[in-house]
Amino acid sequence: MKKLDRIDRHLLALLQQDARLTSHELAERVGLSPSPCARRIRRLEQQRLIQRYRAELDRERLGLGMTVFVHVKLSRHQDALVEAFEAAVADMPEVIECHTVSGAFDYLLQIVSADLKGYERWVRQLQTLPMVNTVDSSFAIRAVKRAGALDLRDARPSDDES
Amino acid sequence: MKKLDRIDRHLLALLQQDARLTSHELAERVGLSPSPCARRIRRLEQQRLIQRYRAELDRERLGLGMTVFVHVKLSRHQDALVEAFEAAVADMPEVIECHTVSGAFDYLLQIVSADLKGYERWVRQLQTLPMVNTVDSSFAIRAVKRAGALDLRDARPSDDES
DNA sequence: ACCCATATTGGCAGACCATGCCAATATTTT
DNA sequence: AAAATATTGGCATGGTCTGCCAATATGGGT
Repeated sequence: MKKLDRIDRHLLALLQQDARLTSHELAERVGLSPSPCARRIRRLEQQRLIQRYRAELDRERLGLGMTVFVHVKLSRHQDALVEAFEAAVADMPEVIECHTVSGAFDYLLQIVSADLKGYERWVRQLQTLPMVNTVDSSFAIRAVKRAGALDLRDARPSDDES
Repeated sequence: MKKLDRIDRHLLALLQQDARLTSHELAERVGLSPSPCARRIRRLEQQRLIQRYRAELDRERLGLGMTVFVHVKLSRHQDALVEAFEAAVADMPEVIECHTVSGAFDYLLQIVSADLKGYERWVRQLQTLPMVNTVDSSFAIRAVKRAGALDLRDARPSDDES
């Protein structure tokens, strides 16, 4: 697999900020002509370094201004229960993000809902899962930085298949 | 401001998953013809319900597989210091997300770096800020769900200006 | 129930952008 | 230095978007 050069990194950085830039605009900014520029982008897509393109919506304007970070501990850690928990969580549309984490808790989740009522509905639903032990809610008061772009300075593609 | 109808919600949901769908493809899926479809999308953009379009990169493949959740407490909460902290954090490219939160800590941050060494560099940098009291790191072991789409069932646009 | 005002729709023409090839240039290897 | 390889830049083609039009659907008022 090829190493990323300065231009590839530049393209990724630009597309991270605005996926609607045309090949011509991108070409100007990185100092290339549109053709090789489009080609490099196609390669980045095929290498899956670019996963997908998506529209980013405004939560506040959509009336989905409530963000909650939830720490969860399970009571039993048998494989089947862990998998059931993760599958259930992945299927809940209110769950924007979920990671297993080190430390005092097993999972950290980010929940988005319209209001407290919606959040309570979700928590109730979560509590019905039998392997859930503790649920610790921390409400987001204000977003200082949201959906920041990845810092590509240290990025080096791992050699996977195509 | 107009209320969102079923088609608007459907369009937002589709574009959240794939911003590269053409007007024609979108039109088919929502049961409309391309023209009004494109028009509705333009309106959603002008209303800023669609904030922007961005390319989503693959952290693992880029060699940026380390995600850390960091709880921060400040020692002094004078306005100037709080603002200085937030400005500093917003300017750090390793910081993907930062929220003020309720509970035992003041801030919850998501950090992405290539490896532990990169993370340590960032923590050191953070510790140089004089108003920082405690820094509590929780390493992400595995992502169960990442960048989930917003659930639009309860979405109702807040009446802002255009 | 009717009619009018408004908003939305569907299709078409022109401009824009992306894709696939070509020869030409730069880079690397032997 | 010479050959092989990879990358570049430009052009023609095809697809997509944009701005208008008349036609249809929607909603309000009498």
